[in-house]
Amino acid sequence: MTQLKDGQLRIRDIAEIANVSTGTVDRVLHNRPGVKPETKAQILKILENIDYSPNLMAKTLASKRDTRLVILIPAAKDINSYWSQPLSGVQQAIDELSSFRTVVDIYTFDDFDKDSFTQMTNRILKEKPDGVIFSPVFFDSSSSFIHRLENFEIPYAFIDANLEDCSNVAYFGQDAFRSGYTAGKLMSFGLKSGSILVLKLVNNLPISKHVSDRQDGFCKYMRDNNISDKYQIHDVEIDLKQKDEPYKTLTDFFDKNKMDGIYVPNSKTYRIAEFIEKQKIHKPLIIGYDMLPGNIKYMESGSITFLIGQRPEEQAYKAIKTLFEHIVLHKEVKKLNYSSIDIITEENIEFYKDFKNE
Amino acid sequence: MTQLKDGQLRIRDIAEIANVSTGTVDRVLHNRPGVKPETKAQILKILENIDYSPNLMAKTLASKRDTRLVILIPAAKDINSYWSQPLSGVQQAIDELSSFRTVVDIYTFDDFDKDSFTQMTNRILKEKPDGVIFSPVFFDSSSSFIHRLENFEIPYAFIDANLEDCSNVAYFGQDAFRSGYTAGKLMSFGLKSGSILVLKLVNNLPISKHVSDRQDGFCKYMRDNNISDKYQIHDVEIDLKQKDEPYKTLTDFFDKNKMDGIYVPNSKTYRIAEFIEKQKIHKPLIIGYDMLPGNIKYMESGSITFLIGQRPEEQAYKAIKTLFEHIVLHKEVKKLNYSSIDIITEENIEFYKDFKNE
DNA sequence: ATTAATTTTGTGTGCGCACACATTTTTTTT
DNA sequence: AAAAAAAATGTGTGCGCACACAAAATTAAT
Repeated sequence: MTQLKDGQLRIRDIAEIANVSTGTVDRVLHNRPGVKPETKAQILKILENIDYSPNLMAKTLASKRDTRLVILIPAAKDINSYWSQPLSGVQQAIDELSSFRTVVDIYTFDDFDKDSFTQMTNRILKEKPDGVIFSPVFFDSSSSFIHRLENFEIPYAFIDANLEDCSNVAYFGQDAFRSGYTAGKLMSFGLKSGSILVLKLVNNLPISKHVSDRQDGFCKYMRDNNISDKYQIHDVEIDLKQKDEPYKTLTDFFDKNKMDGIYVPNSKTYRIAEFIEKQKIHKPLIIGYDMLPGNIKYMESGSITFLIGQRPEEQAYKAIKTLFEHIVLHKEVKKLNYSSIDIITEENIEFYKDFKNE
Repeated sequence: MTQLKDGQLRIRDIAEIANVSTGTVDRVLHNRPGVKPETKAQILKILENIDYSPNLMAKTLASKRDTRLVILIPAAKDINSYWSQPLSGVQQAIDELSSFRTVVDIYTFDDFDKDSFTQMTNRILKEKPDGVIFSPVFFDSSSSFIHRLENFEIPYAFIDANLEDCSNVAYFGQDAFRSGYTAGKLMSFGLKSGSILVLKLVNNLPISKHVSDRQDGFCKYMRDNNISDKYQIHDVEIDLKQKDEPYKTLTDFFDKNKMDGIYVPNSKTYRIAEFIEKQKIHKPLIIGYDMLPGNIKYMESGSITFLIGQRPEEQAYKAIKTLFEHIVLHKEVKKLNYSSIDIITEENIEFYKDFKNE
């Protein structure tokens, strides 16, 4: 009838201290109306001093309402799509949170189609979820979405891409510039001089900020270390949606040039590796991004030397878990969460594959 | 009064199906005595078909008994001790599991003193915990410990080092051989030929299996890639406990030899980096292990080029969580859990520091 | 056959909280 | 001043489970 043995106070204990009933304490805790201001103030004061935290088990068990989270990400079009990667992390979060009366709905959009994004944001807002995680790839639509979320007081977190000066609960993703910087290090470490191709293979123009930040980081490394003059850097951009690409441009380019290194600042790296393997040309050092099946294949066959990884599953998993902790547990959460910049080679790659099965 | 909306069956539902009371189902579920064999068989059959999983919240809330886990690891003697690293992961696990009426006690021993290990295992067995995590560094004492744990039917998990053919619930740690193999790749990638020193700086002899496995992996890479003839590999072993070491041996060695690369197959890497920075000699490429403060310092000052990381916090965290899941949630868990072989450089190191604060 | 001992089964309470509902107190209206 | 309305506070129930205890059914002993 008194306190718990471990010193953890219950609502009943607070009520006793304040000389009120548990119902009144409950009202204050949940900011429900119908409490005399003085009483409320008194209870709040007690609450401050004792640092009450509700019993998560009892809370979940007694609660009738589900917490509904939404994650909005680009659709994974095929196995070699970057966005197929976070899904296992989402699933893991779903499994873990199901015990806590929390459901996670996955909404997808076409990342080449701004309208599909906007449409989905409208559908999500109609659902009035308790929290939203999304990748703000389209600046304008995202801004509008954010404003409406804030009007409804729906907390949100970013994944993959970040927007500055927002009231997002958290961001999970990589520092694109630094990942490029690291790639620069790796390139120069293995290749003391020569010609380098920065190859942007993209599905939609213009080049996304991610990709250009990576390139900037890559070049900055060379400048910071005063080795820019050791390399001839070529810059090629290919829209994979165009007919006969990337073969047309690549054939053309490699007819005229011999490359010692190639840096592909996105996950389409396997496309150039495939091309190089087919040619009877000097094999350049290739550095790219992400552990897609295609990239893994060409890493294992030796064409790709380094892949920069960023644990997309972990990003999604942590984003969901963190938003949950913020909303349900009222925990303080860290806003800026940079993923590690994993350097993956043929030799250590198998130890990065496991994350997906956890 | 009927089923739950989400199709999840409760004890009461099972009782209804079996035409018995909840008490009887409870006895079967917990394998408590006092149930007529036929009744038990019938309920077990139903249980098989419906795949019952108890409501974790209600279970925890109603349970009176705490689950007690123990983790036994070497004491962290100073800030540059490897074993100070997992502690934050242990703490995180403690925090998370406290909601589930699960406590984790940390027991430490002196990893140069087998007796201190044995003593602790005795103390732990007296406590009769529900599960134990430990690092089986001393083979004989560990074997005996395992036998006694199995007699008491106490499940256990390994961390850092693994023992084959054991009934451990799980193992969390790195593949030492492959980490050395990866180090070999990095060394040869940046250093196409020259003289390499494999430097074992240890506090106690003989050299641990970990360290020799790493060295084996390192050399194997050179052989596998037919580049052994490009390098003159020197092998030096220094006991740091001896007077004037490592300076004496190192001074002696570097008076006679000039090294292009140094591979230190353990976390004492900062000791050689410190030595090298003080000398006015040619700066070799240094590859070592673990993100200890000392190593970070010399990485940031440019003396150490690569550190192989293994996320010790994550290892400890996951080991505890997994043992909990096995014991309390009766989940199937993966037995062999290799950590990633993280390649850390000056450029990406900051993104590996965060794990400790999570 | 009756009672006692034993096995087997059933029932009730509480874990801490959310939330619906009941009661009391205060304020407003007539 | 009494009645009605509103505000403030209190009480009770159930979430699903563990576990102590009560009751019934069976078996053993007299």
